[in-house]
Amino acid sequence: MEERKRSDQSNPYPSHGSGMESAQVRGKVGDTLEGTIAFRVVVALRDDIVSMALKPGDVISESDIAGRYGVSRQPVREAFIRLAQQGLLLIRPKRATVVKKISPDGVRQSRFIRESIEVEIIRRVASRPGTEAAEVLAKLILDQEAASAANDSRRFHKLDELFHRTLARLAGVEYAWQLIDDHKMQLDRVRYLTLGVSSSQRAIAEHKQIAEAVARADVAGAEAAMRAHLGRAEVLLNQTIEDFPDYFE
Amino acid sequence: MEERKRSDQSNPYPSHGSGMESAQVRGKVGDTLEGTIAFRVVVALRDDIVSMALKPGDVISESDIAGRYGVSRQPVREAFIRLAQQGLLLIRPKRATVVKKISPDGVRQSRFIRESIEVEIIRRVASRPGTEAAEVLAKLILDQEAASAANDSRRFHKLDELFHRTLARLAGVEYAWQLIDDHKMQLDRVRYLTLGVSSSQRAIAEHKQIAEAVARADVAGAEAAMRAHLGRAEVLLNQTIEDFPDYFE
DNA sequence: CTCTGCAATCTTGTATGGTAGATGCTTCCG
DNA sequence: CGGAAGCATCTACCATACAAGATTGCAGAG
Repeated sequence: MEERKRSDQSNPYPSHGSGMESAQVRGKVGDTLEGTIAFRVVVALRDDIVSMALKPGDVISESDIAGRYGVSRQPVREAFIRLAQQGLLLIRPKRATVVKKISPDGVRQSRFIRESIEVEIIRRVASRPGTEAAEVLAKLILDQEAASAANDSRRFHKLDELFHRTLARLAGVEYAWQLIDDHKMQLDRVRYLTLGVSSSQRAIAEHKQIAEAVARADVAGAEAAMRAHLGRAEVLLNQTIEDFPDYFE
Repeated sequence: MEERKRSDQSNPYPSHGSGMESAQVRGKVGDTLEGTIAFRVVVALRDDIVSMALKPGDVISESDIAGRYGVSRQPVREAFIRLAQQGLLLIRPKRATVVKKISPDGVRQSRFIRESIEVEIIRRVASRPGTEAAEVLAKLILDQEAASAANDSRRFHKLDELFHRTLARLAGVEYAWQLIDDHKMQLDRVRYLTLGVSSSQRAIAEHKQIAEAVARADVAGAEAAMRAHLGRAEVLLNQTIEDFPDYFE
């Protein structure tokens, strides 16, 4: 069940959605509203949307969801507000609330944002040849190969995400990753439509190129490898738009 | 009264807070919840926070604000949720809600994010010597000089923002600017503490350098000028932390 | 004098009823 | 047969009441 844990507010400072996972101690987590009904509804709905159980264009309503989860309308309403701000729902006052369709241009700009930040991150990491970086990255790639060999695509996806977040941590801007993570939700919906063909082999090869460039402090090489790695998402998007035109604007 | 207009949801796709201003027609704005009480409370509170009328660390409560605005607790509560997701409030369940203190590290990472994106933007713009760009930027700089001469710091601040957002538009990633704008709120609080010493002269000079590099399609030069321009915020932050330690974590 | 525990009173979270706007169908008139 | 007015029925928005955790201060026991 995995239980994606998000703080959803009290986000450690500038970002919005947040996304600290893999439950370390992380300061004190005590001050958040994880135990509330509204929070549970947010998590459930977000998972349903990202996993495409709720499809873009589907109309839902406060009473509808409230009844389905056996709770009152109030926490559902608050969940709607949060998800609307995260760009997953569209609240049309007095009319209805619909699962937002995916905006191709929006996804492209999310990719632009991600590439901008990750390029800057990889530059920082590669320009400081820290001994820790090489080891950690190498180990992660080994894990990815194991997951790929075992055909565990879910685990591979998590490791892929961890690889990128680790780079952010090494650059000292882990919160910046939370931002990328929020925007990645949009792309994750696309990714979910094309599951199985993830071609993890190629991704692993690209990760190796990035890690090797970092190890030899090759800034330009690392940047090029990262751009190539992220650039592949573009063709994925275009293909998906053709296959599922109804889910896009 | 200026009336900062934000969509606050139904944001055109990936971003969160949004921030389309300067009220053009802008597609159709019809489907938003601008007329609601909750929305008015959001706007009022955000202005109070950014303008430091509500200071970091101040404790507020739903009933408190509800009484102050003569409305019920419900819309206030929803406003709190939105502002908490934007990183301006911290809701501590069953305890209280406080105006979030400014996190120095958070501000630095916001700056990192902004620099990453704006550098990528300026590269795009400079690598395409579009004839429109040079004219528009030159005109904006003229306006800035006028505002500076008239000592109208408020207008200058808006023109400064418009300069950067125009670059985003020229690069075809205007939504990316909304993201920067959200994060800029944090830095704007800092800026408000040091009003008047904005040294608009230097900012204008830097804008000129950027615009000129763009005009001659000098990618590297434009990037360097942009980095220098944005880098100045760092010293501003450090100075402010010393002057107002209570407002920071 | 110090510490423990209870109770008043804060806070936010949840439930529910009522209101106004938007939609779509029916019905009535031309 | 075609079109417009009216009404049933959706929706999200708002107000209010209640519930439950957290805090504070005071009182009483040691």
